[in-house]
Amino acid sequence: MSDLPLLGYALLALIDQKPSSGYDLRKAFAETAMGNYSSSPGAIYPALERLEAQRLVRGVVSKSAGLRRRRLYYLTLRGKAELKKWLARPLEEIDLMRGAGEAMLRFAFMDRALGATYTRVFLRNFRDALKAYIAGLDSYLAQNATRMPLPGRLALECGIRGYRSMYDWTAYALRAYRQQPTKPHSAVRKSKPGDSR
Amino acid sequence: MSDLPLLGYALLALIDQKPSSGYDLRKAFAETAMGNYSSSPGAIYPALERLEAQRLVRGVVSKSAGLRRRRLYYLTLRGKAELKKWLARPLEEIDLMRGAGEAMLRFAFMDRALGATYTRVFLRNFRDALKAYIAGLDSYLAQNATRMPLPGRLALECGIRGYRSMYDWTAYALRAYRQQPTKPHSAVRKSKPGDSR
DNA sequence: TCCACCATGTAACTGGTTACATGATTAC
DNA sequence: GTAATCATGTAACCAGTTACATGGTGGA
Repeated sequence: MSDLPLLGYALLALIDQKPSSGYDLRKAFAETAMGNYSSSPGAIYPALERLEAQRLVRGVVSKSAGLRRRRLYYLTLRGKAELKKWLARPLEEIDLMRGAGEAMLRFAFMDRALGATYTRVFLRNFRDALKAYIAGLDSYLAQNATRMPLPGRLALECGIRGYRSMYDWTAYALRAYRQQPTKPHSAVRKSKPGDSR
Repeated sequence: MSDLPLLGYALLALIDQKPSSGYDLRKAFAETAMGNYSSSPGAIYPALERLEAQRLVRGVVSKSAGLRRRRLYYLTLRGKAELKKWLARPLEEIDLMRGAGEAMLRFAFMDRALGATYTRVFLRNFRDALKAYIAGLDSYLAQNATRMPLPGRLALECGIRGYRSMYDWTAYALRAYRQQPTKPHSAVRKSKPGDSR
């Protein structure tokens, strides 16, 4: 069973936090600062169907409280496993090459599913990968700066600065995680049908 | 005639710099630090066909120099106009919401097609848009920080830091553009058949 | 001769976009 | 009653991905 599209993992992660309907998930994308994702019904509902076809989630209609019928999705054990597998993946250089969106998404949901200790390890790996990647970009720049046109050089420098700011952020995030006591991680909590909303 | 996909504009901009074959363009994406774009033949060749169908580029086979036949693409007047229209578009907040990739792409090719003076204006607009956008993110963070889970808050802060580094970069880029004398801009130069490679 | 690279293309699949359709419930 | 919002879905379209196919050319 191969990779899911990013949206699929984002959905798994959100459903892991709380069993949700398609509408809930759309709101989550539209309202929170997770702006990156689609939130259009034409993306969410088919994606949920695909996840269900792969038995990563299961949707059950809930007619509670006089509302219109909503189909609440729950993670299956397979789904939980798939989510963890994704979160626990080693961080490759390629995860940085087109921006660190996927890495950040993983970070955002990692604590809950894998615990603070693992998250700290991830942050350190992230920091090291960024350091290496920045070094590569720097040497590319040093070798080509003179023969590059000014706007191209500046655009590259903008990218490098962006990665540098992310590198600084990893240190900041690690500090925040050190201050925060390592509480027993919540991955133990199983979401069962019944704790609706 | 509506928007092209980003890849289309990237191709127009590269072809504007130098008439190129599909292979040249693939190399440009694969080798230079423009890593963001596809470079796969299944993306480039169909995209070129679409551009040609819209009469934005014209491909002519060139059998020069004993090499295998290559189809060199040139910008048409329509293509030149479309490129400029895209480059000259006002910068909206939405151009920042999912990362500034398109804005940076425009910047990278703007000088050549619209001149240094316009590029300076663009950079100032970019700076101001970033400032406003960062202010919005900051106030969102201030209002929600306490009720956000730690990883979510940190992820948002990472994003804010990234935009801030871009803001700093605009100042840096403007300085670079001020030092550089405003030479008569190269948009005058027309690429004609004959300066092949 | 054979390999590496130049160069172009095609086909099947995938998933996301926009736009539309539908209907239930709540608040005024 | 009617407007806003909750809630789910569908269809047509579009472009990008992977994988494959093909053949020319130059150098070992």
